[in-house]
Amino acid sequence: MVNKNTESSFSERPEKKDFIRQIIDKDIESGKYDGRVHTRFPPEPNGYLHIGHAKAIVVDFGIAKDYNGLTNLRFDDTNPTTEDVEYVDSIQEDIKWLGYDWEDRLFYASQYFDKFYEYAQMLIKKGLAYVCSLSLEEIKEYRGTVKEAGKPSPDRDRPAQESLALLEGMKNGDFAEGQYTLRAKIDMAHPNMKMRDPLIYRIRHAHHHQTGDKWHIYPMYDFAHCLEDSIEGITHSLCTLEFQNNRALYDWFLEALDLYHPQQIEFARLELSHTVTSKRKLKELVDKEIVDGWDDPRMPTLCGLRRKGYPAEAIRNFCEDVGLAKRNSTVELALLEYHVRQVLNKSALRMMGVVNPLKVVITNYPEGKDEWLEAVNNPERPEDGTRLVPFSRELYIEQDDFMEDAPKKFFRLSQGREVRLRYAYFITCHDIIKDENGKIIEIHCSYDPETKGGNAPDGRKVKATMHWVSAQHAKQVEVRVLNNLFSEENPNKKEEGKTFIDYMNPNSLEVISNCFVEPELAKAKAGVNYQFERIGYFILDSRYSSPERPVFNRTVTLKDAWAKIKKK
RNA sequence: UGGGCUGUCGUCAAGUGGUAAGACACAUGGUUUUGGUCCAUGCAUUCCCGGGUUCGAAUCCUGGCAGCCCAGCCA
Repeated sequence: MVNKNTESSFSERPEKKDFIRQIIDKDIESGKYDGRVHTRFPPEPNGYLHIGHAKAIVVDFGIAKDYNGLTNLRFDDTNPTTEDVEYVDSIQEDIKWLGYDWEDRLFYASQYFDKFYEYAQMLIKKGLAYVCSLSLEEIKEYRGTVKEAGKPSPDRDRPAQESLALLEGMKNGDFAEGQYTLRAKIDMAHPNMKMRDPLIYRIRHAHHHQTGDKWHIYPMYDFAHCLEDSIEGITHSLCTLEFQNNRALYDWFLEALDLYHPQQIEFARLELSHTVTSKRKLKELVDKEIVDGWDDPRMPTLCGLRRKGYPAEAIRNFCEDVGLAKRNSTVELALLEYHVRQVLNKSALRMMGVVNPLKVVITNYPEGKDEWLEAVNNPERPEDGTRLVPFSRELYIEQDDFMEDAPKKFFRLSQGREVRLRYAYFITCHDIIKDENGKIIEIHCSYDPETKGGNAPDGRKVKATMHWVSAQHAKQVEVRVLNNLFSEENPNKKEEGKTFIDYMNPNSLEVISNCFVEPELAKAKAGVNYQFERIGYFILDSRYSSPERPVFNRTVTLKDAWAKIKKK
């Protein structure tokens, strides 16, 4: 749990422990694994990490850290046809960014291929594995169904010597892909489908990103994974729920080979509302150029969220807050956004920027004059100090901050009404200038010189304080307003004739090019979050922004009470 | 003719036989030079449903129901 109040973290209220930590507590008490805790994060390098992986990373690294244990990063690279070094690089970058360190424990499943081969030979010698000549279709047919027992392969009783020789041939590339497989001899009538003589090796004449062309056979997940864990001395092998059926196999291989036996524990994967995390769907968005890459700021990938301006700390806090259980669940995006705002509220510098400008002329302010007024950089952190913002006769305010026929609950600027321009003056609107179509193009106001800095000496109050920028001093920038990629809460839901693409939000990206920001923001630094006061948090886009032409991504809005009132 | 897992507030989630934590969301008030933050208050007489055991059940037993996963030479 994340403590809202940092003071209270000193109190010794007992932390609620999730079921995995409860298991580990018992293991430590009983002396299992000599009190060690050693986990691993084992991604297959076949795609970019996303918010769902973030939970696994926080669980794997976080739990080990809680027990002064260790965590390995291990690439589970047993299928060369889907993998690429592009991914092994991006995965490392994303884990580091998230704030975790595997130190010198970076491993590859492929570095154990020789050992795996020896273990396979041992299995054959023990009569627990055989080379099978059934085709893909036949294997499927022989496996039976969920309700009917399978039948044994005709090769099931192939003599060990023969299997050994055939396996050697497979390894040497003597056979075509699909011609033979190595299978574990378990039980073709087993109620758990995973146990019906599962494959151990398949032939793949493929180039591997780590081992090159050395191998013509590659091990299957179920055979490899338990061995990887065992070799590395993992104590608790944490994975997601869909591997529950695989645990029997995990245990079977380790028992059959009489090896050190880590404990596999499954937990529910993280699903987020209004987004998709399936690799296939994410890839489709990239391939169809619906987004501009894996790091498009609307994507739930870690690189996308980073580009959008989500702080790593917020993602970590979110994952911890979501909790750990065995129940399939979908967390609302609102919780993630809450944590983003929570972190950014404390850290982001406040600035003034007008996204949808409306020109204001202060008719009683001298032409050609300007004043530099002091503004607070972050009220949550006084040590961030103050800066100067220029004020002059012509300004921009937000279009939403002016309304001609304002309802009662609208507190902002309207004809005859007085408001405060933050850190500047009280102004009152007198005239509205419209074009021939009746569109408001400019408003005329007067200011009260006595209210400099924003305080009225006579103590009179205003109902609104608004942000603004001086027209002649402002920097024109582009703002990319990022909204949910999907308008549907659950884009994975299945409806007649619809795919997840049909649930996309047509307005997930709005590019606004004529925005104006205060001079200080013209110096905005890459990778730094800023709050545009009263609007939201923004960050320079790492792809499209340049010093001449800054481009800001909207990370998240501020909560907006007026928007709610307006809806009613 | 199956096996594994799971059902507690809109969404997550504690609870492990002693009388339903917490967070987000939502609502209402207070503070405020951000309709932000912050603060306060409210928000499950009831835990998928039925039966049973017990002084006492979300927790134990029993019978249902619902959802997710498994029939890749993917992980």
